[in-house]
Amino acid sequence: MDKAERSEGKRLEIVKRAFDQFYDGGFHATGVDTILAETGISKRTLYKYFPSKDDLIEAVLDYYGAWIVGELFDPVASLSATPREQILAFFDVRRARMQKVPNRGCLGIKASQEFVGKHAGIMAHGKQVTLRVESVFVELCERAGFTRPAELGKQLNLLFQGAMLLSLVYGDSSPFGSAKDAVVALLDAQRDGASLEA
Amino acid sequence: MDKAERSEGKRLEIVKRAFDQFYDGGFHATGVDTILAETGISKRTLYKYFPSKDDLIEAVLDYYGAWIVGELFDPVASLSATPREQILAFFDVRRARMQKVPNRGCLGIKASQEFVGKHAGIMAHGKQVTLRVESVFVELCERAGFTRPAELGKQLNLLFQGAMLLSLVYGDSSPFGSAKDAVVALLDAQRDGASLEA
DNA sequence: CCAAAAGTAAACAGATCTGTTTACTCGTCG
DNA sequence: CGACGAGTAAACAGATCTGTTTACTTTTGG
Repeated sequence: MDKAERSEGKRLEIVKRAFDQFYDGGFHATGVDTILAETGISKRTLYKYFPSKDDLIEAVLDYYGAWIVGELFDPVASLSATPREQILAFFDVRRARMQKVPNRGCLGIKASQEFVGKHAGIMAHGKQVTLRVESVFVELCERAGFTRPAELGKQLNLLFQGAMLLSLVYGDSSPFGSAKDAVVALLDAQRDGASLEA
Repeated sequence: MDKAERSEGKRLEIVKRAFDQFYDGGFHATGVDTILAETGISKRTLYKYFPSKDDLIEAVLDYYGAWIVGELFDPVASLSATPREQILAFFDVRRARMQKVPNRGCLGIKASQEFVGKHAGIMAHGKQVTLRVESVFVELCERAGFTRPAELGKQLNLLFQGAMLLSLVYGDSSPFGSAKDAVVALLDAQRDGASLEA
């Protein structure tokens, strides 16, 4: 392990731990002392890699954005089913997951909610997280051969993010059921459009 | 104005001001000093009516929940159009509104995001806000005579809340356009169901 | 083996937060 | 008039927050 790797290892360790704490506790409510507690990492090291807590938050959002795409879509990508079945399976998998581990929503949206009108940099990084996820929905719709994949992908993202939030608010996974029913109707509507054009 | 009225007037004044500040700045990021600044209200009075900041937050959520229903649905209820047109107009009105004033999302969802896993009382009040809005969507679908109004109403709420959040994240009203397109498809699908039953 | 780099631990500064207390003002009602 | 209820203003207590500094330890490369 050379120097650069070691340093980056420490930096990554901080980001991962900060992610856990921010995700569970929120950004404003989680202090840097809480992040470092029981880790053996000193505050000085944190402020060496990140000039301020806001910089750390932006790094955590970048880390989360890169991680969440695989976390969301790998389980259905390896499903070897038709694209339509993969999209429907996506909502089932999400629903099942949130019944096992408590749902805290999307960290990008959480950040945007907490910093809207107050910190443009963090807003930009939060936006990137959501755009990444949206773009994968659109790609999935393209590969599935739907007419107007950009619009359909955005609508799937809308239903997914809405279901995430409402299931958090309700403390119950049923919004994913409503979302899936809506997705079925939307996919059927697009298929009708395709057959009309064919 | 008798004694009780005057007191309740003061209480309401605090709640209204707190709503403005919380809505714009978030719950954790807004201190009670900020709420009282430039109002001439003293901290002692605030803590007379509300034993703690958390109690104030719950009162603000109740106030918001009662207010937001009219704010959202009165503009379309007075439209004297078919229920289908009213539902579509709802999304147009919301889009137009957020182009005028900066969108901060739903306060109930904001509260749930900030206090999930940490304060059950606030979570319950936040949930009530969202349930109120959802129930009006369902009522609207019932009056419109759709088959399965409960499911459709929940889906409309899902699309609305998703569009609110994403338009906040993106800083742009286009998610309301995607949501409206999805709503058109969903309403058409339900109408097909209705005509099949007729 | 030794010097530089990297890290821990802990005190510290200064700001800010919730909530309490003290002292004063003012309008109302008997 | 006089007492009381409601309110303002401001100091205060104690906790917590971000960020800095000082002193010491560990690791690593030549």
